[in-house]
Amino acid sequence: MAVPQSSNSRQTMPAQARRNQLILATIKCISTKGLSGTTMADITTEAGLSLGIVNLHFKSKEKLLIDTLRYISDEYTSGLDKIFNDQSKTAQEKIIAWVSYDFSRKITDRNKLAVWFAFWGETKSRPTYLAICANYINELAGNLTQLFTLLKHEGNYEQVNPTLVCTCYTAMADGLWLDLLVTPKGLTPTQARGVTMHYLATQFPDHFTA
Amino acid sequence: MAVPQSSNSRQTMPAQARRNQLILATIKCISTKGLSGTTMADITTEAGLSLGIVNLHFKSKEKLLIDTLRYISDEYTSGLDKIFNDQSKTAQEKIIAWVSYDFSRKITDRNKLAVWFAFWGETKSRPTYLAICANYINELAGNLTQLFTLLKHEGNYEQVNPTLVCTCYTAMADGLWLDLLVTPKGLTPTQARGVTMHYLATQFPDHFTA
DNA sequence: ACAGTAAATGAATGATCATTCATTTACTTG
DNA sequence: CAAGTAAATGAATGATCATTCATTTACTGT
Repeated sequence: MAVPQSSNSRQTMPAQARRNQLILATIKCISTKGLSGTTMADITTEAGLSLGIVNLHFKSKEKLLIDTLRYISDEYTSGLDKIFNDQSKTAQEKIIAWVSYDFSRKITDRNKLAVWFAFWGETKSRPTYLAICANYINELAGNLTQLFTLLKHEGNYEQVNPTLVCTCYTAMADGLWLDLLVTPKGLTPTQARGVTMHYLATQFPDHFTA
Repeated sequence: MAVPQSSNSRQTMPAQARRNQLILATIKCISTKGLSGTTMADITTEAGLSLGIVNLHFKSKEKLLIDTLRYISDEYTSGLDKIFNDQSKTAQEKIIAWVSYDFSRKITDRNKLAVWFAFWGETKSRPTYLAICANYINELAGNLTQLFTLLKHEGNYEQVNPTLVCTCYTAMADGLWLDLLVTPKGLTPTQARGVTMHYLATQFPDHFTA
């Protein structure tokens, strides 16, 4: 990791910065070695630090993993919250910004996608992982449904079911992220974004184009 | 696992039957303990057999895991191939059968879904896992696209893009499966099927209803 | 019924890995 | 600058786990 190296052989940093550094190293390791293949030695080597550092800043490996999930989860949620609460945007603009965000470089980074799906794959056996995401999942679904409801009334789309559209969009995004992760030679993020816009255009033809 | 217990304390079975028994035990273990949490002892205990049995029938744990992925992958593919090659069905009927199959009990079994996503989560770091699925993924996408193309011409749906519809449907199915796995209290399989039918109805309104 | 073969067992082995903690190094404050 | 505190190190420890293989048990054919 790119840490400014001082002339001293041993570095000292405020605890919070070290924690972030270790979380970033963990993301990289999970991406390249898998969740089950990532060892403490891998993480600390990736971070350029000593073996004992993880138990100093996190109490255990498990806690580091949980904080890593929380990190990418918070990052994702806060980006969408910013869009949702932006007073200067119309509902239509917010939806477009939401979709663009979902398929932006920051979110479709394969290292982060690998972390997401590594944790989803363990969710059934580790309820803790799900608990971290459960709240934000419901909040985001509520917000997106609200935007679709607004657009429905603005555009007199009598037949549109906002809850259904939200479910459908969310599932599609999840599936497209999986696709971006496992077959990077297939769709590009921009094309994936196009797929979802194609769907939204079927629901709100006066507001979106495929 | 429910194995008919003979009066003898020690059982003997043809190799192929034992292999299947061990694969089923592996599916159960991955579902309840996660991929990283599943040990040889877990698997053999679940199967009611001794510790050494895995290395007798598979050469290693890794080979057992790979054969487990191949097992559920083959099971899924063969079901869809049967539908696709059924001469008695029209394109419309095949698509309906395809969707029904995707959200049938057999496929939405949470134990199997857990195995799917456990492996997807490790795909980036273990190319072997992807290699097992790569062939069938392309074949199925080709078949489904073909069905959409047939329906497009049958129904004079000038504006429909079959490749896009296939991508969109596939992503949606993946996302809905993830949903069925992680939030079983949310959508039911039947509701998930309804979501995809809603989408197909936007593309082929004369053939499908939401 | 006996010999020969295939299947199954599980204690022992050795490798891997998370965690600990005594020691060292760097920063801070008065 | 000296004493005290916080951060960092990495060798040692002990637990976990996949794999091995000598032994036991069951099946098959003659």
